[in-house]
Amino acid sequence: MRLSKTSEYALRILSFMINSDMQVFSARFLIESLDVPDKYLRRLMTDLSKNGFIKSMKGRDGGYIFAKNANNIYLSQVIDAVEGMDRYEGCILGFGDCSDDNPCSLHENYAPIKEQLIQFLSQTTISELKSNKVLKF
Amino acid sequence: MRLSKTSEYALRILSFMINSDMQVFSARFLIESLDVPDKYLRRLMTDLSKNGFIKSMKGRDGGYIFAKNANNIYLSQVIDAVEGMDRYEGCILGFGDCSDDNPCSLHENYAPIKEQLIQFLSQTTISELKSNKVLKF
DNA sequence: TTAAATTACTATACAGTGGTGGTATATTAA
DNA sequence: TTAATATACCACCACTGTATAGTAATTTAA
Repeated sequence: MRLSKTSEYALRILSFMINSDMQVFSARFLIESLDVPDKYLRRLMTDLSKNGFIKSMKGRDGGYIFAKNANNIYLSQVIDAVEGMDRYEGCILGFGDCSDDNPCSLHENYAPIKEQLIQFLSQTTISELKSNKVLKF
Repeated sequence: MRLSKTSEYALRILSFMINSDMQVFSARFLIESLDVPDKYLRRLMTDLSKNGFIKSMKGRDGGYIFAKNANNIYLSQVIDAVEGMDRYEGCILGFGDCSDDNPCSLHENYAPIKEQLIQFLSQTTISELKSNKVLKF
């Protein structure tokens, strides 16, 4: 399963930031490091700061910095802010009222997998993405 | 996680067919039973028959019928035919070369969940969707 | 004070998915 | 044979996500 491009970018950026020793990250630096389109990244960063994940500092030597501790930012919160979590929480066949009591034909088999996905996204924080194993951003 | 609308429709249609006692299903009947847009369903059915899942019969009293035994049609095959499986098999952050040896920052945690999803889609057949529990199509 | 470096905003373009309309073609009951 | 009923095909439209361009506004080193 893939996230939207925007969610991908958002998580890659935050994951890159938490895995670096730097404090302040300019848009230019992030763009060059992460291969995210210039204007698209800038707009996304504005969005992420409006949602309280990062702070922006204008002017010379400005840039972006975490607005709160990264161990308090959950993946699901980031995804929810930029594309919404509905797509991942809902019925795999798109029924609005699918449930254990009113199941679609895939519900019984898919429900436990979805449960794990939701757990993963809603219990993992950005700071948990700090790792010496990670090679890709 | 949600499938594309087209995959949703395809699986709902095939699931509906396997759960019915009828043999031949006219487009009109499927449209009314499943609330899928008229022309969209017709185009999709043409696509499904080109991919060998169903056969179409023109003319008065025509309609659609399974082209092969439904226990030989896997969910992943249907999804692959109408939208491609790439989105579900690939890296959650969209990296083309993400792997155990070259992981993205979510790989370690997400890999086992993805594995279950792939297993589910590639090992479940349409005939396994036949159930007396299912209430929704 | 000024110039440089930075983020913020607005408008637009493009592509893919989902959806619609009209017409052509095939089959069969009568 | 003909009218009715069905699928097949082609062109088009709308919406959303992704991406780009240009300009405005802010801050600070010098």
